[in-house]
Amino acid sequence: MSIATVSRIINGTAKVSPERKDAVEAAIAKLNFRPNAAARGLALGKSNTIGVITQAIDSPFYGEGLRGIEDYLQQRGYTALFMSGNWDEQDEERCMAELLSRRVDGIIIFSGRLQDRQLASYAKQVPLVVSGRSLKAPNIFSLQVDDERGAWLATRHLIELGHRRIAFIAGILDHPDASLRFKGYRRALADAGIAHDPKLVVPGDFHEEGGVEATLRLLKSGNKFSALFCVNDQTAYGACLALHRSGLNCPRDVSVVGFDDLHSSSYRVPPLTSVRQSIRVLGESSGAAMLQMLQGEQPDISLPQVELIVRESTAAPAKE
Amino acid sequence: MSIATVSRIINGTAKVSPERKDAVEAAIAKLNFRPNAAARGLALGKSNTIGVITQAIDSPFYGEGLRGIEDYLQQRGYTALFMSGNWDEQDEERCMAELLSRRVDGIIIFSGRLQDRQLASYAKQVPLVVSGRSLKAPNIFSLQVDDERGAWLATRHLIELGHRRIAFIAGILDHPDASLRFKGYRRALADAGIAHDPKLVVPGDFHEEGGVEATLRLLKSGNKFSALFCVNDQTAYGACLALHRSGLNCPRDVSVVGFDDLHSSSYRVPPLTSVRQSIRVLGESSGAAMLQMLQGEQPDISLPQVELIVRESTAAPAKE
DNA sequence: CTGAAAGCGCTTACAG
DNA sequence: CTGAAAGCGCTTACAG
Repeated sequence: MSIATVSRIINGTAKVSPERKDAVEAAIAKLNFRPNAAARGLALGKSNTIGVITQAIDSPFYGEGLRGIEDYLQQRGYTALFMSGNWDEQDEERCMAELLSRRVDGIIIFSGRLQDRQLASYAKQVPLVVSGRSLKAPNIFSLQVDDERGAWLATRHLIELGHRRIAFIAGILDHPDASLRFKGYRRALADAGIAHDPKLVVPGDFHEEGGVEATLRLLKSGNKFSALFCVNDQTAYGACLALHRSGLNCPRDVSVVGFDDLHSSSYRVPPLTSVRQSIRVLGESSGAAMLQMLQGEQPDISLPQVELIVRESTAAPAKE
Repeated sequence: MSIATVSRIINGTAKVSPERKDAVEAAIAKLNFRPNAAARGLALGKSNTIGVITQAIDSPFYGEGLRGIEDYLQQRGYTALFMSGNWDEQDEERCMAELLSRRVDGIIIFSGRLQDRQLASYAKQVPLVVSGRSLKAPNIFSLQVDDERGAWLATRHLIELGHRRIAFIAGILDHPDASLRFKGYRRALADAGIAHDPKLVVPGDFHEEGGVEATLRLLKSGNKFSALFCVNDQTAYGACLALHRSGLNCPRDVSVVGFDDLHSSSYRVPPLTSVRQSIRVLGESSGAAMLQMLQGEQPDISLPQVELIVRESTAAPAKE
């Protein structure tokens, strides 16, 4: 019996007599044989692997997205190869190089620092799905969460509660998510006829530590505020801690709202009001879009709307 | 010029005349050529890839460990291939099969449900590093955090603060980490001459939700307690929320200590007292042990001691 | 239904 | 220093 026949049996790629089939299957089980995926990939010209560049494999934010990608792809015969870009252009290029050399069938990129120009160039070699930016280019599909609307919802919620002095802790300056959220914040203020006070906007770093420092700075500045909209949940965690350290209570003294609705946000004390953008769905959608591209189709995926999840970190301002 | 020469130039595997070298490098740059890793792996019989089975790619606990592995391996020319086992034996077997078919050079397994017997059998095909259990078998190296000592430290801390009625929220029953931590808890009580009250021990699920429910059950049972030792930080988060919902304050009414010292624990309100076992180091150590095994050496890696990080969720019991 | 052969893209003795 | 050849483990026309 030839190896060609064995190949055909394993892949069910041709009719084979039952006896042979049984014999081969018995041998496979006995010898614990597993086809070599690399050899298979070589012969077929495809690896059944999708590279995924996330900024940190242990990011609480992107984590659920990775899970979404993994589940989606795995059920369809693909496996995901995850790499951390570390918010660093060089590192991301290293990841791309590695992924390309492994001949992944496509690459999904969560955010990151690669220039649009560079992405467009990589897209000549492999289909790309990018999230966190809107980029139109051949062989690239981009999926963008509606950051501006989310920020608008969050800020409007605070306004409806009666807040007028609403501070904003931003992310890193040149980060697209951060600027869109900032925009939504200002638009909500404008819509309510509230003047935007630049003194109430301070930079953060998307992490807890930045939230702590920004809040302390805000408190020390003497500029009054009764509510705090944070660019993301991690920043909000830091803000809450800073308030606590300063003897202030959330939400009695200051209301806080975050963005992302991390899983752990509903278990904070108090549970955090936040804007939910299902990052798991983002992951699944990225996977779906990629498989569509691999099929030669134009992806027709869109993300669910962001929504505000009101919990206990926001309340009407104290009467003064 | 032959492809053999190109191969030698790329790998620096033989002396080549400078002109040729320059010419080839120019061509590589021009054509954006990248050697096909699959073909290379086929020819060499090694993939330079280490499979990693974690239970959930988005686990806040194991996340830092994945990062540790990734960094360690990447700096040494290896890449990590992550897969989620989902705390499910079938899924883990699926991961193993996939990894073996990709001919990874070794596999690192964080915890999981695979039987020791099965691991020993897989180890005949590929070197294994396992964490979260102590297993002695050929071609397997296991790395075990000192759960019992950590639990002992946590419980003793509570005792030293003056607590006598200390409840324990356990994890899933048959989970080894959980039983070792339970053991450490009882030993600390015994060492202090405090009788162990089984009514103060309730099961959880290693997640926030389990912590909420367990705490509520404990509260409703009417069995008094002034402190709560939780099998892990996520459980402690849930416990804190349940206390809050019940109108109780941590640490004034009930002290809470966790285990793992997740990054976000230091940003809780109040910051959580917890047992630190650097999971990042666990990751790096796993990578190091694996590379040693690949070199044919017997790994000589050991983990740093666990330590108690005292923060603000623990205090002396209220005078009654 | 099945086998021999060529090819996927690389590496490495083996000869020059 | 360099090329031709064989081989890594698979798949798939091409012939039977």
